[in-house]
Amino acid sequence: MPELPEVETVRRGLVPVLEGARIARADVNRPDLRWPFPDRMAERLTGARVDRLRRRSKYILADLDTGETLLIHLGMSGRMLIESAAPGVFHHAKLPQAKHDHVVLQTENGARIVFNDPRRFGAMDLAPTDHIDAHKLLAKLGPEPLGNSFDGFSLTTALEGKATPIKTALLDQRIVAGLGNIYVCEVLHRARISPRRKARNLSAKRIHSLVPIIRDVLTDAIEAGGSSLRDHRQTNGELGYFQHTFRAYDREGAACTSDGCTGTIRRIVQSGRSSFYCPTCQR
DNA sequence: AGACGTACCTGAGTGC
DNA sequence: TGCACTCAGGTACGTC
Repeated sequence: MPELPEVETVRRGLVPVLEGARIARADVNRPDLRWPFPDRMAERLTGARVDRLRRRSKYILADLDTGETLLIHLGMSGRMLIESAAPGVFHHAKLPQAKHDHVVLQTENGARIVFNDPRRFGAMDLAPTDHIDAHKLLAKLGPEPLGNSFDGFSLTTALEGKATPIKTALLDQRIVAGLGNIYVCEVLHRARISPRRKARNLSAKRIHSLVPIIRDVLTDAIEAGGSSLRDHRQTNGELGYFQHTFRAYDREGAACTSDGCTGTIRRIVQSGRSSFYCPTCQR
């Protein structure tokens, strides 16, 4: 489920306990998530210090002092939870979620960071920091929506001639990296653009208008700690609360809240994903 | 090259 | 209660 705001929320939660900390112990409880873990992952993590925690699109990147970067993707249901270690004090019964605790990192200063992912669409990999941008999973990503290289001109170029619906285009991580189903629905609603409209048929003016809306939606969502529908939790286990601000996503049958609009939110399916929109004000 | 469907996996919710 | 079914925030990959 995590899109850019949820991943950024997780990253910010991890920074205080992980950045600058040394990994004293790594428990890898299964051989794979979506793909096999890299060879000897636990050994390569043990003793490493995390110099910096970055985010690229929906990936968290932990630069290690070993010259490698730990790449983390949360997939649909991944969580990173921080527990304070209480070694030898009290070993209580496993919490229900513990069933899917696949990787556990313990820092020298006594924090436990648990990667839990029931659906196992998540991923972890280790690769040289120097060439991390060339990593297979990162190489084709488009611009960061909150970064400087993302603007109306670059988006116009990226959408040029595209026969695909704008909904599908904005989900394409090569066009802009980090949006997912929720935030594309929210962006298009705020922009009053129909998700069904072909990308190539949008005027330059409307494409330019998308840029600040994308930034606003993502920024608002990050401030709210992301959206918690089912799985997303912040690193302290708390819910995000941006879902209370949804104007379109998951609001089928509800009244449209756009100024002066009396329409009703509809749900359609595009490339196999639900799109929520108001046919009255989104054209 | 680009568009589309399929696959990966578990769990929550719904209707019978 | 139980069972069958649908749906879910992502994305790589095969096929056309």
